[in-house]
Amino acid sequence: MSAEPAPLATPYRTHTCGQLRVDDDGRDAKLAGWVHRRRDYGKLVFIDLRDRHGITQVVVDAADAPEAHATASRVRSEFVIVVEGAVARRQPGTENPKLATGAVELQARMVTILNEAKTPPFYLNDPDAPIDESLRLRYRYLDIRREAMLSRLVMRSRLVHAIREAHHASGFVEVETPNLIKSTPEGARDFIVPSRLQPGTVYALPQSPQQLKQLLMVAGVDRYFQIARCFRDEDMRGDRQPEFTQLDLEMSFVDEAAVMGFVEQMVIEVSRATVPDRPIRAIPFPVFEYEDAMERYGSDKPDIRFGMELFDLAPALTGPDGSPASGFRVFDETLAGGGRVKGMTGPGLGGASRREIDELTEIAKRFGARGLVHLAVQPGGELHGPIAKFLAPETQAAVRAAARAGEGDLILVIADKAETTNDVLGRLRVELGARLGLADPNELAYCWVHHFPMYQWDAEHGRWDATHNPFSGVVPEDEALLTTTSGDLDVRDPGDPAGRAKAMQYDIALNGWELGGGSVRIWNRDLLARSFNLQGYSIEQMKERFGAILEAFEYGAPPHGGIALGIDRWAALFANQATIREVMAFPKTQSGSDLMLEAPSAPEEEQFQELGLRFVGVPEKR
RNA sequence: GGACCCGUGGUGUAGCGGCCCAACAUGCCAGCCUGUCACGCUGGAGAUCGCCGGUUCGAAUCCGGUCGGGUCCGCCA
Repeated sequence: MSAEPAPLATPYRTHTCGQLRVDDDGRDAKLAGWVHRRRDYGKLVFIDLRDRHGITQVVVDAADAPEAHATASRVRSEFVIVVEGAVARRQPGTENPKLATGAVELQARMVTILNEAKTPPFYLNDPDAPIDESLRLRYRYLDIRREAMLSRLVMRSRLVHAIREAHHASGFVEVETPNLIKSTPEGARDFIVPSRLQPGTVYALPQSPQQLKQLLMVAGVDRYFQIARCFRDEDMRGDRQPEFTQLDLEMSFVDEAAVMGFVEQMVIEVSRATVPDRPIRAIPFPVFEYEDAMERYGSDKPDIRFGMELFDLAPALTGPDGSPASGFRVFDETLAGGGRVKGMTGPGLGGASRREIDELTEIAKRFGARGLVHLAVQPGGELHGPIAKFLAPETQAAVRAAARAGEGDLILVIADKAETTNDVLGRLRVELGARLGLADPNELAYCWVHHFPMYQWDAEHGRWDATHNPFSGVVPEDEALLTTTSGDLDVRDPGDPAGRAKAMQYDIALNGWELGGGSVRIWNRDLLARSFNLQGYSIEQMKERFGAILEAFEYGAPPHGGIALGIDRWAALFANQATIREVMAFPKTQSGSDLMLEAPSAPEEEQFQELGLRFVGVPEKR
């Protein structure tokens, strides 16, 4: 770790507990901190004194300092004390190589108890002790005293610092945007804040500063960034909290390549500054067309630390006349019906037990597949499995070739609708990759996925839904596709040309997690209006919801684009933690509670009255 | 909205129908100890098994409900 500047001396201390070295032998020092551990020998007491910088051993000898010794005998774990004494090189053979300060000790002349402490509800001094997470959350201020937790917060601080440095170095302006804004119809459910001054109206907390940053582009800020707190009232996951932090940025006069180029360089700088020991797998970052990512990895956030790519089995299962002729009805009917039959090869899994296969099948079904076909490659190349008997020897050979499977491998096959097939195989790939330990946990494998479809058909409402953000731009060559078959944007159907349009939309993935996403925006007002119309918003609705930005676009909007990266996820990945809670100081539980503050809580009656609100009960289940 | 897992002294676990008013480790308290660093040794206190109800002669143990925590699906960029 790089050398940190020593805090200024204060009346309480001359050094930190991580500072003293052999060079300080003979010097007087005063240390303050928490009692990490105490070892009491009667006439001799050792105290490991801890602050966030480290641990220093204090020796209190009854013969040298009787008063200090009396105090030291009273001291207990987590007491806050000040120790004054002389720094001394430890006796030969008693150095502790596990401590940075282990060559020296502080020989106490005076020990002062600043504050006593109750026995903590869990161990603060044993890094390996498992602790119930709800207990940690309830006493988070104690949890953060632990080295593992504290070091993650320090790492996160370095991450944010590096982000700021990289942006300032590239001419970005950090601008704060408000947290009390207007509800917008994009994506997630809003948190609502009732207005006291205008009873009956509400603010919404921002799901992201999306519109505001685009307005900053119209304002001519040119390059904007912000470490922005965002709020979404949706259900929790290990990688989702109701409030979270994004690196939000936007640039003017850019195309896709310009944004991706800056972000890539920034991400590399930030990674090297924050976690210098972790190698970046590939520079430049691999760039996948959305279609290719889905085809090869079954995911729009592929973990490219390992192969095990998906393959198409249609050619192997199709006869010379081009019609499905595998001999296995499910395959043939799926292909004839326009579905996909694809597979994945599990290296060395040919001997997988019935139970393991059942587990994989269970996963496949949970994600919507009707079933999972498995074929083990036998010595000699014959395929073994429940459906192997339907496949002719030459079909088996073709399947084996497509799978690039050898003896002892296991071929897993899904036959279903295209999306289901890719999705399920993609999830199985991740699962198998984890089980087989295929991914190097130290590696940082960034990649880009771009050119997502502009829209997805929303059958329920009869409209085209923006795949990502309603302001994403269309790639220039697809601009003509932003229309319907009839040409009337109010008469939409799933066969419209709009369904084929690709967006200037890019996601950045890290080790199989979506780190962030962004787009070059639609900055031309007419195109924006067309796009909104396809999404089923009338002129009135557009003005109601996007009035400010639509109006702003009439005053000269520059071409612009940007991206938002999830800082919590980034930090969690840097810390190799499975949940973002581990890199947040005070996270909430899955049900949205803060166990320490006991939020949320019932409001005061007076607060309700001022706002003109009354609680009328929990809404009926629909 | 749904599925699944967990809930036993301060902490982490064991026990999973009577042998348990509950075991082990650690922590805590007291005593002894001048070179430890997860110090050691001796002794002690500490839980009625998340909560409510049911089954049973008998429940930590089985069933139902409920509360809290977690994982996942839906949802969410």
